[in-house]
Amino acid sequence: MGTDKGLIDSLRLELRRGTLVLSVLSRTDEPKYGYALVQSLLDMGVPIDPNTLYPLLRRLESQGLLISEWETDGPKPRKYYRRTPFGTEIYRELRNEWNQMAGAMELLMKEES
Amino acid sequence: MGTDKGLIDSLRLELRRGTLVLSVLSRTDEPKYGYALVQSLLDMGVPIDPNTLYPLLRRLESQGLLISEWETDGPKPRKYYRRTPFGTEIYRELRNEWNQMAGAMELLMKEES
DNA sequence: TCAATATACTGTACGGCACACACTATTGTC
DNA sequence: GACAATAGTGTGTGCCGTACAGTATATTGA
Repeated sequence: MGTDKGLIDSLRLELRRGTLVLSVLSRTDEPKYGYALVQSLLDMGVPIDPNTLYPLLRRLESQGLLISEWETDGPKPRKYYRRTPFGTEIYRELRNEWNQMAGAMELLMKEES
Repeated sequence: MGTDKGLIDSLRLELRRGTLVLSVLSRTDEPKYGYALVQSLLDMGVPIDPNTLYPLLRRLESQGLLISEWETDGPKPRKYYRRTPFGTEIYRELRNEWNQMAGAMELLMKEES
């Protein structure tokens, strides 16, 4: 069915919402620059387009969860991002939320009605 | 911090997106009426307001994933929902998507960087 | 008997994020 | 020199969970 693919894509997109915040916060315990995050997340099974990541990084910084710092020593200037203490607090709470949700989903899909 | 709670609520809401579709599809292998779904999902750890569920049921029906049927025998008319074959197909694919995503999130949160 | 709550549902508007598009600039590779 | 990769900024849109407004009847408790 022609609409099959489109519907799955749309639903997959909805599932992704929120998880990217968790993904990024989990990777920024240590400072990392944008493009390295793209690679790092790809390696961990979370593909993300730079066009999606950079706006997300800026939003998380504006929300006080990340802090950034330019490094211009190398051949290319890079913006490094690191979790703030507030970001770590939020990350831990969000991880709890995710674990509860994932547990419930696990249960739901195990026993169909 | 005052914005803490609001931010968590907002992020939790984003995590929920998409998962409610999966939840409902997992519960409608057998016909169920709206309000019973509210109870059923609550029992499984997925609290959902009727104001959220009823619009979702109608949307899933309009997308061809569910089919409904009025039952007016009892003291109260009830609208029963059941997955269509297409809905079952989409449910299985979405479950795969979820499992992949959950696996990646598991990995991400296990080894912090 | 009446008020409040629960049950069961319809209709509709809004906020926010992942995505997508447009763009700049430099480095690295062939 | 052309093209892809690297590294980033700016901005608008679609869609879903939520919330608000509403109807109607059954059940419960005073």
